[in-house]
Amino acid sequence: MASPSPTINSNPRSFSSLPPQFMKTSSFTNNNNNSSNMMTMDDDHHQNNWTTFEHNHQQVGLDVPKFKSVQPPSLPLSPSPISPSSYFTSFSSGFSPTEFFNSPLFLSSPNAFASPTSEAFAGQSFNWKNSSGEDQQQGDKEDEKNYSDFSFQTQTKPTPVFQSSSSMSQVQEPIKKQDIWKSNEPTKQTDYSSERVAAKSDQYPTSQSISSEMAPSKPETHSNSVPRSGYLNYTASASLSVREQRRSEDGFNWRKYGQKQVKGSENPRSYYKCTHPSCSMKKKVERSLDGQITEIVYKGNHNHPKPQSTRRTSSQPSSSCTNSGISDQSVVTLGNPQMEPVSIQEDSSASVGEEDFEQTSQTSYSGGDEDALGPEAKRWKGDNENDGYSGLGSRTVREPRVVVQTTSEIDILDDGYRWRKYGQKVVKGNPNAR
DNA sequence: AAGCTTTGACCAGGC
DNA sequence: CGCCTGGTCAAAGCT
Ligand SMILES: [Zn+2]
Repeated sequence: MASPSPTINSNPRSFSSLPPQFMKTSSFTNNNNNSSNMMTMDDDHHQNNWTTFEHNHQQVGLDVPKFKSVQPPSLPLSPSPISPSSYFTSFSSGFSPTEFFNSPLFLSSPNAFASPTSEAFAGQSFNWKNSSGEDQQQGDKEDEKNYSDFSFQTQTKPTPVFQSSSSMSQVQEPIKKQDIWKSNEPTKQTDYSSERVAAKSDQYPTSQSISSEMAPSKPETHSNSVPRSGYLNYTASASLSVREQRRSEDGFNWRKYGQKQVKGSENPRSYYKCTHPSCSMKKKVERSLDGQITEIVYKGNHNHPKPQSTRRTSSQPSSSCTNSGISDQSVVTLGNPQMEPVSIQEDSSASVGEEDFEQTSQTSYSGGDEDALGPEAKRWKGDNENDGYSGLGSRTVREPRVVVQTTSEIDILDDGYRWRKYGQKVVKGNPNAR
C-alpha cells in the first residue's frame, strides 16, 4: 500500500491495511525482536472513556503536571501514616495484574487511597520508584524476593458477581481481587465463570500457577484478621528494579510500545507488549497523575510459560493466558489504590456492572486473538465496562463487585473463599451444567 | 552492545 | 467525507 512515509519501505502502517490482527501478530512475531516498539502518544484528545471509574481517587493529589512528577516517597518499607495503601502494596509487590485480582482489598478504608503508597501498587505493576509510577521504571534494582511471598497471601474475599451477558466480565472487588483466567473451551456459550486463579491452563500449567498463590495453601493470609494494614513490608517492592518490577507484575516481561492519553481523563495510558519472541500478549495500563494505576487491560495470550529467571519461581503465580482459541481482554481498573476491581471483558460488548459500579478499579480481559478475532482488532474495547455504569453518572465507590464473564465455560471462580457445591443442574441453552 | 523507554507521527475505526 | 479517538509504529535517546 501506499506508504506515505518515504523512509520506511513498507510502512507498518501500510501493513495495517491488513486485518489488525494479522498485523499485530505479524509484528509481534516477526518484528518483536528487531523492531523496536515505541510508543507514541497523542494527547490531543481527551474526553470520556471508561475513565469514569477512576476519577475519585485521582483527585487525591494531583498537583503534578504529569504523572511523572510524583514520586513515591516511601519506597522503603516504611508505611505511611496512612498505611491503607499498604495493602495495596502487598498486592503489587507481588504480582501481576492478573493476580491482583486476588489481592485483598480493603474496603474499609476508602480513604486510604489517598496515600502515596498507593503508588506502590502501581509500582508493582509498574514502577514505582520513580515517579511515575507507571511502568516506567527507571531505576532500581533490587530483588523481588519478598514480595512474591507476601503479596498474595493476603486474600480477603471478593464479592464476585457473575453475570452472564455477552462476553464480558468485570470484576470489582472491594476487598480483594481475583485472578481471572481464561481457558479456552470450545464452548461458545457465554457462561460466566470466575475463578481466582486459574488453574486451568491448557498449555502451560506451570506458568499458571497463580492459583498456588491464592490457593488455600497460603495460610498466612491475614485476611481474616485485620487487613494487612500492618504489613507494609510488602512495600519492599519499592526497591525493585524496573525489570524486576516488570516481572513482578505477572512474571512476564513487558516492553512499552506506546503511551497515550485518554480523552476524558488526564491519565496517560501506556501500552505494553510481551517481549517473548512470538508472543502477542499485550497490556494496556492507565495511571492517574498520582501514579496510581487506575486500569489495566490485558489483551491476548501468552504462548509461552512465564520466564522464570528470577529466583523464586515456584511460588509465583503466573497469569498467563493461554487461551488459544479464545481471546480475552482483561482490564484492571483501579479506582483507588485500595480497590482493585477487576473486570473481564471480551471484545464484544460488555455490559457489566449493571447494578452499581463504582469505579473502583476494574480488570478486564479481552482476548485479542488474532486468529479468532476477525473483527475488531484495533481497538481493544475495554470501555464497555464503563458503559454500563457510566450512564449512571455518579460513580462513587461503594461496593465493589466482581463480575466475571467469559465465553469459556470454565472461568475462574475463586475469590479466596471456599465454596461447596450443593447442587448441579443443566440449564437449557447452556451446555454447561450449573 | 543490547534492550527499553520516550515521543511524535501515522493509521484505522467509529461517528 | 471529515473529525475524533485509540492504537501502533519507529527513530532517537537513555540506561
Ligand atoms: Zn508472552
